[in-house]
Amino acid sequence: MAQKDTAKAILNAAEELFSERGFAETSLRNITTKAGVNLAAVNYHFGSKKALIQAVFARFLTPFSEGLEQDLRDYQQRLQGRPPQLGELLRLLSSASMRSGGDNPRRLGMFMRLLGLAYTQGQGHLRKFLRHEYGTLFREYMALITAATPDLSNEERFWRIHFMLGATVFTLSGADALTAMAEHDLGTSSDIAQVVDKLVPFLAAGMTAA
Amino acid sequence: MAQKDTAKAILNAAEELFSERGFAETSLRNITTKAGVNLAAVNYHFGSKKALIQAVFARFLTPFSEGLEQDLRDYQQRLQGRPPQLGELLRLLSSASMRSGGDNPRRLGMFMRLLGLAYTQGQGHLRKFLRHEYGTLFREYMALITAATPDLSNEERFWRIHFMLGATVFTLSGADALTAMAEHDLGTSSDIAQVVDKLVPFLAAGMTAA
DNA sequence: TACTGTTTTAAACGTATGTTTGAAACAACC
DNA sequence: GGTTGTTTCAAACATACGTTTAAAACAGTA
Repeated sequence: MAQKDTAKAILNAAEELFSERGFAETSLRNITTKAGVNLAAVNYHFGSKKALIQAVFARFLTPFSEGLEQDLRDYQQRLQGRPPQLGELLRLLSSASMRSGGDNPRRLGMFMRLLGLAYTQGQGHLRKFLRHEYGTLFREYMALITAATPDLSNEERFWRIHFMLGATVFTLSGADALTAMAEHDLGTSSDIAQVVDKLVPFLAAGMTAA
Repeated sequence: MAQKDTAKAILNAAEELFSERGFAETSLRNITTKAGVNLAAVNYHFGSKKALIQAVFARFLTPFSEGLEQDLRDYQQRLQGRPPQLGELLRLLSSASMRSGGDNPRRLGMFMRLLGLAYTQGQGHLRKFLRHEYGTLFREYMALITAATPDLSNEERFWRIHFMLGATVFTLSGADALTAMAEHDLGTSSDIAQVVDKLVPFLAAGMTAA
């Protein structure tokens, strides 16, 4: 019960509840009850609900982006000036994502759901926060994607990138529900890593379509 | 100002506001103010906020599903027992979607945003309502997709269908923001029909990847 | 032990929400 | 023109929310 335990408990509860119900539908009372702390603790430790939402994103995204940055540097070094391969870029992203879930494999799905919410739900403050905090890495990655798909026009590439993004966010954000459905309908059980393994060839094929 | 004008004005306002901000973030006061009607009119005409949400979906989905049902019947007749083609099935879906927007081309994007919200945001009542109301048509369409992709294992098909769904919902739901971004970054302007035209080959290629 | 700064607590604050009410306004029909 | 059923309206209701407050509990130090 050191100082940081309360904040961490709040972040854990908020992450889970936000990803289940969305931001507006999750009250601070829901969060603090689940975390087993006092209601006022959120405003004491984070300042406001908005700041808590941003903190939830930062806790996931900061290790992720640091890991990805390192991977991109290594990859570019390995390339020695050769053009990057689309499939390899996607696998880089995928492995960085899997790693930043920590020990909890459900974490990536939860986070993807949050990411989807950030874009569909209002939360203009969140989009600004994300762009400001992680925009540089995003642009670097996009430059590599561009180098890996020289045959595409800028317009075609722009749209296909968003098709990929959509397939990824949507599928991974519904991953636990979908794996449950797959298990029920098909009798096959799979974890999120296997889903990503199926996703990458799909994206690569779509991206390089005629 | 006949009897149905109030209900219609409420539906129009609700559809737009819900798709902009989400369900929980849109208050009945927002809706009635925008619609220029009295606050109590929502509960008088629809019974509750939940019922209003369902009515918004039904107004779009019912004509859409009736149109698609007809198209599927026609298509199967045209096939004369031959196996369906994936690309044609996707185009059927796309044209039924474009048609049910009525005269307003922004309508499809708005509705896709609502559909995304229905899955990401809580709204368990909505998912049940949708499954109960439109589940049969969904299963029929899936059977055709299966016939069009005989080489895929059930598991592979299951996941790729959701990859397609994700790319579609995500992209079309963000269509106006994305077209604005494309116009700003690339100088190219495009409407939602052109986006769908780019989407279909992407999906077909991903679906039939090795 | 007494003093300091930090953290937790219960209670309250002001505001906004979905819903209900009962009267007023309206339309249609005999 | 009076009557009936439907629709609108302003006002109020109860409830839930995010936030603030001031006191209590705690931890570390001298």
